Amino acid sequence: MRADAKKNYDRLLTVAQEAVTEHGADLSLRDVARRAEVGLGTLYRHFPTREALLEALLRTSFEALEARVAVLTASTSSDEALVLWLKETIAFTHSHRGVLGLMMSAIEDPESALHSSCMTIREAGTSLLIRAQSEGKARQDIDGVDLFALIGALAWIYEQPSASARADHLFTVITSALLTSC
Amino acid sequence: MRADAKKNYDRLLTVAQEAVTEHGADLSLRDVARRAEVGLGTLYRHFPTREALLEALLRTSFEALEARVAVLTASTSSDEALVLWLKETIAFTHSHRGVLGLMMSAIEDPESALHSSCMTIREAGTSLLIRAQSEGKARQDIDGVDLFALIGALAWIYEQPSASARADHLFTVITSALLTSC
DNA sequence: ACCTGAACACCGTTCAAGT
DNA sequence: ACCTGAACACCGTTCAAGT
Repeated sequence: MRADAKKNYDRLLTVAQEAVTEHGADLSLRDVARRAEVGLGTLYRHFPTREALLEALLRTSFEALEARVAVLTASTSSDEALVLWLKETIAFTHSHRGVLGLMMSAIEDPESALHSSCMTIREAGTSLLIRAQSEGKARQDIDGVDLFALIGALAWIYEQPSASARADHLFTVITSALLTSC
Repeated sequence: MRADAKKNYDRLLTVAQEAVTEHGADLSLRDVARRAEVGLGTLYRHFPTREALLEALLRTSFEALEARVAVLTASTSSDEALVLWLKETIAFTHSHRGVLGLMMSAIEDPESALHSSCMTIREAGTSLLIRAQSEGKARQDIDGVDLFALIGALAWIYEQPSASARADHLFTVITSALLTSC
């Protein structure tokens, strides 16, 4: 990448980060270009779709969540690892409003720039789930697809201001439903 | 209301119904006016906000769900009544994509045209929940606010095409977490 | 190679002017 | 009383023209 292109690219990501924090996944792309003092076409050249921009922005977070799987697996009991990882994953989505709706569609669409990141996250969750199931700590009738949808549902709850006081409680209710407590 | 105004009002509602079916809660108001062959100002005169339009559109559904409480209470066991009502409520939201996000904000905003409808629905759920709790059929650490948020979360899941195959299953997982089965 | 911004096709919302 | 549509301030996306 040419030096000036690289500068624009970095600038766009920096500004986009701020914009996502403020407005979530439906940030205005026009506004990003404006705030980065870059032509609109430049933004589209570097990030042909909204998903591509978000992917560049979130990749490191996704990788971090994936890396947590190995750490948690090595250090923590299977049920606790699953719950901790869910908590961390949802905490991440909480600071990126609306991203989970996009991820939920992206996972069905191999063309989406977010597709592989979504698969990564879903598989990360799946491996923690299977481990817990193999020890009889999680219910058997749940799979990775279910888990991914439940993450989305919980993230949705955390996004609602009117539910924020109860969100942690609902997290407990739902995750404990995944674990075999009886 | 003058006869011509009434005609426009009805026309707008009819067209809006179609548009909501197609596009959910973020239907284009401009498009509604266009398809109703009515000036944009006329739409805004009758429905000053998007919420006002949806309220007019959904009022009868809300009332029907409220009325179901009495029927279910009289005819069905407390736990079954709760689950049935949840299923019906979520089935309703399923055909009105995104409405629950609006309802979730409206319940915090007394100025919203949807506010009282949301309260009605939340209270309907609450009364079924309390009945089940009083018979020891539902867990005690859940309240109407939790229930409303869970309805939203489940509705969200049903809205995601990638989860549709598992949505009924997840409904069972979550609702059974509300019931005291142990 | 890369950047720019006008152009196009959309929005929501308001309000002066009309009947 | 009620209706209309232009006007304003926004979008996303594309692409001809420039360096």
